[in-house]
Amino acid sequence: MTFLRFSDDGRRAKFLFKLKSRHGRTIVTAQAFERYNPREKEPFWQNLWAERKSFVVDTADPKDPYYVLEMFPYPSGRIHMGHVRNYTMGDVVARFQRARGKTVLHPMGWDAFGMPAENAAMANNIHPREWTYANIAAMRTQLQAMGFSLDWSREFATCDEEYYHRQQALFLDFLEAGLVTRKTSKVNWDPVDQTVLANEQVIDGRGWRSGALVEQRELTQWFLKISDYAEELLTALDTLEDWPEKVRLMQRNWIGRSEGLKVRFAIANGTAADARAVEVFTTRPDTLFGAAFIALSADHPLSARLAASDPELAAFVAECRRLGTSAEAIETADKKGYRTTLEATHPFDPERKLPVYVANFVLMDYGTGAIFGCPAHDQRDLDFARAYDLPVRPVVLPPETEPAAFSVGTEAYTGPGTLYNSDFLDGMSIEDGKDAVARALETRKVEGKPQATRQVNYRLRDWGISRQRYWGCPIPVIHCDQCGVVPVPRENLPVRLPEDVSFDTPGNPLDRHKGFLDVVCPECGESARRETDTMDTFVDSSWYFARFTAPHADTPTIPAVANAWLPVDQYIGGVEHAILHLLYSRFFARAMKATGHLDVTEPFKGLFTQGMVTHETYKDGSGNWVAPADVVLDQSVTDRAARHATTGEDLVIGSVEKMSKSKKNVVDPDDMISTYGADTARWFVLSDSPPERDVQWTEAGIEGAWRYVQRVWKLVSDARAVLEQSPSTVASDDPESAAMLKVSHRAVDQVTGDVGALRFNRAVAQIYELTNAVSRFVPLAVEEPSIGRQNALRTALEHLVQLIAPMMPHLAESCWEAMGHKTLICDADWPVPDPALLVDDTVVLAVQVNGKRRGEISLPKDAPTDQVEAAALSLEPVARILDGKPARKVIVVPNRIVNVVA
RNA sequence: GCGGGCGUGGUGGAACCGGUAGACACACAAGACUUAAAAUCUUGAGGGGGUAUCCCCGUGCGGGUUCGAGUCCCGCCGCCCGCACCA
Repeated sequence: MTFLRFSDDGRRAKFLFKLKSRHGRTIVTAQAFERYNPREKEPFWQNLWAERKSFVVDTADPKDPYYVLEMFPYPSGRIHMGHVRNYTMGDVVARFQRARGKTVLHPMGWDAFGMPAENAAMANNIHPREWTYANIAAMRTQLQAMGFSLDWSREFATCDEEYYHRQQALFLDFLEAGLVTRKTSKVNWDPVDQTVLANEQVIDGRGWRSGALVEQRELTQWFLKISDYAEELLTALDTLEDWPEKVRLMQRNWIGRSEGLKVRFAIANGTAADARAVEVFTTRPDTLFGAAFIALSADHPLSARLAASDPELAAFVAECRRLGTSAEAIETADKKGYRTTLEATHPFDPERKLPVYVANFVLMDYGTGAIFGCPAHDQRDLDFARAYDLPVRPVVLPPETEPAAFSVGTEAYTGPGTLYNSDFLDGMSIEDGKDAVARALETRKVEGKPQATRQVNYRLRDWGISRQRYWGCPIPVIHCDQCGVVPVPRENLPVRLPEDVSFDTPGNPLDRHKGFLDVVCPECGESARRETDTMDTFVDSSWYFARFTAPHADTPTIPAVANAWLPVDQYIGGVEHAILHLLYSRFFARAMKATGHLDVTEPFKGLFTQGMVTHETYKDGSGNWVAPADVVLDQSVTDRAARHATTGEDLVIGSVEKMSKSKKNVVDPDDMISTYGADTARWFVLSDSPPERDVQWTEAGIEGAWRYVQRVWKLVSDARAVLEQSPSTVASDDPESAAMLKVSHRAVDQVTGDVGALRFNRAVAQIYELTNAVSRFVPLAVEEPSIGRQNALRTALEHLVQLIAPMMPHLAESCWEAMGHKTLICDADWPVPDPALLVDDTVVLAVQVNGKRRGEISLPKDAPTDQVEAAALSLEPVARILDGKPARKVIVVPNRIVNVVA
């Protein structure tokens, strides 16, 4: 790309400009056209907005409140294109709602705890706090240069003591309210680094840094009881009408409500007391007669008991554990099982024995950690049965199929049908079969307990918030040998993170920090040990939106203020947060309501999920990620190759992925902003791509945006002479100005609708059309002025500048000022279109013959059908095709289309 | 593997509730202006054929419903996101 940098002394380039009339004459105007210089104007307006506190809001006095929020960033140190896109969209909404008379709350903060700071500490020997706050300072400067209408007086970082202090207070309230629990769960343990690994840090079963084989460990950890709210979180999704349907669907599936049956199978040859029965959960009890095996999770207590005396099984269990803890890794692994010596008895046929396997695809966290396999009607079970040569007995007959003609090959049948091969269930529907099995079994007993219980099961698990890391919010409890787990008394909050820590030894620095660890038990006064787990950073981001309403209160919220502003009217962020962050926040709102901090149940009324900014990835010979800035692309017709810009090394071009720091495929917007200015960058990211769709990053087009900025400025300059003379209100006095006004009002109408619905790319296209119309009109109004034309020009230009104002606020202020306004456009009211100018009196209808377009007719709006028909049939191409024969049918869609069926 | 989404010219995309496919922009080409370049302005363009206002094909692929399908249904293919310790 070419660089159009302004000279550093800030001198403006001056150009003579010329206007060409419609008649081909060239006029050189007396005025010199000054190019718009964002380097000078953008800081000027930003300073003025700051001085006037234009975007500072008094939350105590909410008049027509509107809360716009974009997902706050992790302070990586540099903003990237995803941020620019996200925050520009939010800013357009904020400025638009402000212009429409709302009191807009639009804050910004930092999701500042988390692993990267610790990784930086280890790599560069810098304290996480220092690293984080330096990053925040750098990113704040970058964001401020974008000219967002943010209320910076509300800024906070989640690692601010003031913030995590209140989070600890919330935790204690949740603890008291019974929303917190402790239980064991599995983690990925790196034996060399002596640390717990995140799933993304486990690569092919090895630790990313040490390369050591990852082990699984059971740790006692803190959990928030989100599963208590599973039903409520599910049903309330129906009330979230301003959320994308896909996000609601994803959450619905994630919560995963299923109605089924818990069935106890007697173990025929079980000897020990705990091995005489096994419970499975199934949503398909109707297929019980098709059961071929029982499979236990490797983590099932029974598996552990059997493994104790079976070294081969112990080895298999160990192998399963090496898969790590992520569901993805477990479910994509080859299906494997180990046949134990146990056999289960079929509930309806004591003679039938089902082999009991331990299988790597059964999850302990879901249901009972054991399943019965029905190969004919479940694909995974079928794959397993084929691999281990187990019988496949179909029990559901598809509709209108002869039993003899139906068999299951490599594909399980999961569709509807009638039960057969199933004894007393034969002939029943699937639904009736489920019920019949439940009724038959729930009164029987196996080993003293009912053989079956109907159960509603959720996939949603409790939320484990313990992290064995330094850079997070300390969990405010104390462990005492006498008193057990004791909450830190509120007057002792916050539990501060100690400053003097080092990362040169593996493990969590808090675990070896004497001053942090050693405490006196608040209950008995004996010496005790402080909890060293810190909270998951998802906790930090689950209530920040509430904190913004009273960012400096000494309680987590000021309920009256929070209730006046929440729920957030428009929340904007990436789809990648569709499930976890949004679900946790929904839970938090309920938990905060239960503990008196809020009185709303849903945190986000409107949700908009923007698409991700993606980019190709590049890797060098040793497998290291390489940033696009260091890549030179060689493009030939047939091939694309990449080289390292400095070393010249050949690089491998990888897949297109979401921009992320870990894969280095980020593009820094700084160059773009310093070259073209914030407005150009803002306009550019709003143009073209629909905001909800992913975009593959390219700089192609940025110059077009830049030219547009100059073009608008030039239009205003060209028109200035005319504007100075124009009176405020005079009706149009000729067809051209009437048409101009019509186009202008129509654009206002369309853009208002599009911006309100966050369809920014469509709004931009509308604005371009208005601009094109104004460009054609200016020479006319300048050369052959009339009062009507001058008025039309002023109206159209003011509309244009107001429509671009939320998107390019600096340019808009400059134009507004140039047009003679003494007030700021950011304080101006949004224009309202004149309804009389929005209707057409004639319409153009397309005429089709047999669905193929053959011409068009122009008629008065709402012309009667017979008149439309007559006009269509008399059209030359139509008459020609009909060739004298009568039309079989004529379909008229009023004001749109006529279809003649020949 | 499971769940969700997307696929339209050279490119980004538009097309409302099933009703003129390609608005708007980028890139490109030609022309005007200029000593020249930049900037600006004008014009052109989905593909194929025809010397004009004409015809055929065309929204990832294969079927279907309909007077009419980019849009709805069924089956594929490709890409992207999430999968609970990345944020």
